[in-house]
Amino acid sequence: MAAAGGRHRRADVVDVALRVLDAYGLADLSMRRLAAELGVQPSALYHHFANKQLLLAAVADELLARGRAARGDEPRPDDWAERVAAVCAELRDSMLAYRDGAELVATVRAYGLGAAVPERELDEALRSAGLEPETAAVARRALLHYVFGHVADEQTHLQASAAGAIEDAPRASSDFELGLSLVIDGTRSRLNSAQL
Amino acid sequence: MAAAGGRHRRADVVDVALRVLDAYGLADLSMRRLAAELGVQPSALYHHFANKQLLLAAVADELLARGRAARGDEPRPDDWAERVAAVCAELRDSMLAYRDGAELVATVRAYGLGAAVPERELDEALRSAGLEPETAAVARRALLHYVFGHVADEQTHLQASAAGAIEDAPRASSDFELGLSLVIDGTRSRLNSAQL
DNA sequence: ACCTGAACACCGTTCAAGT
DNA sequence: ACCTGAACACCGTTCAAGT
Repeated sequence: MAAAGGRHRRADVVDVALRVLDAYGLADLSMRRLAAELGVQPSALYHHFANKQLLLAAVADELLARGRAARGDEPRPDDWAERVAAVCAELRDSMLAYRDGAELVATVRAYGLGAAVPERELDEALRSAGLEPETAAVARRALLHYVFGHVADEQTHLQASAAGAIEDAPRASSDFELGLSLVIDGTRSRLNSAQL
Repeated sequence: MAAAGGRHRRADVVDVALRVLDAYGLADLSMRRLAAELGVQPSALYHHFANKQLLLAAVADELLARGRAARGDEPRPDDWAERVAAVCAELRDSMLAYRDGAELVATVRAYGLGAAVPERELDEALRSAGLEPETAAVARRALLHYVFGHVADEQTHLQASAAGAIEDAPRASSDFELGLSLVIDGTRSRLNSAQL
């Protein structure tokens, strides 16, 4: 699988990086380890990416693209609130599909280097509800902070219980929807008071 | 200030760690740099803390304790929603007082090693509103994800504009309250539907 | 109780050079 | 276009030993 000694293209590097991420976690996704897994010297990676941050941005974008592809061609709901919930659920599923996915995407987004697609989709849904651009931006940020924080917590607990320890209350998947509906309901109340 | 060559107590180490954090950021708060700043060998730190995670937990707890002390003896509001807002505002102010404060506290909380005080205060306020324990827990997590995410973003942008670059829209402090009120309003709606 | 000195097994990145 | 080899300036942690 390591294809020791071959030459690679950007897409190969990203693909192997996602496998290393899923197998060993973000902390062990080092340039040196990734190079070893590719059968190549660490310095070879700098032919494909100027630095590690840009590599991680490409990995995060690929992770999100795969999550989007996994959804298939199901269209987004018409209702803005359902559309917001669907975008957040797809983002969560995408990140849950790879170990430390939430930490990766949140880090990349903090750098401002990628992972911009869910942002745009949320903005569209919130504006379609009739929110002012500034209010939509506030709601969008609150939603994303919630999703990243919640899924990062989920993955931390997944790792902790996978590494043995105590199986402390598996935390149902409905927990995600409950917290999300809090933020959506708060956003809806903002909408009503502006329209009446 | 480095008191080169002296012997130290836990509290000295934590104090200098907070100064290193504020001056150079979390990424540069290494055991080796901290030791150098204390005028001591890196291995000496392991007399005071078993590992870096536990050191960071102590630093985060001290940061929060100082934020609480800065508030003085102003009592919490009686109204639950105002109390929630006050706890979140104090948490934000505490973290904003040190560079990368939000990243530090969020990391420590993810390890489950400290920073538990704001959690308890939020839980108390939400239960006093009449929420079921499970609903209170969902709201508490949503609130904390929002606060950590928002303040981490604020500090990222503070660093970016401090390091020069463009002064892209200073992002008013009221932005924090706006997003927070979204989550609080969502929580309140949950309360009404349960009580009527 | 608090620290030194030396070591182990790592990092990200640069750069001249090779094919 | 893609990679090697060697180096630079770092990491966290352990451990025997010193005072």
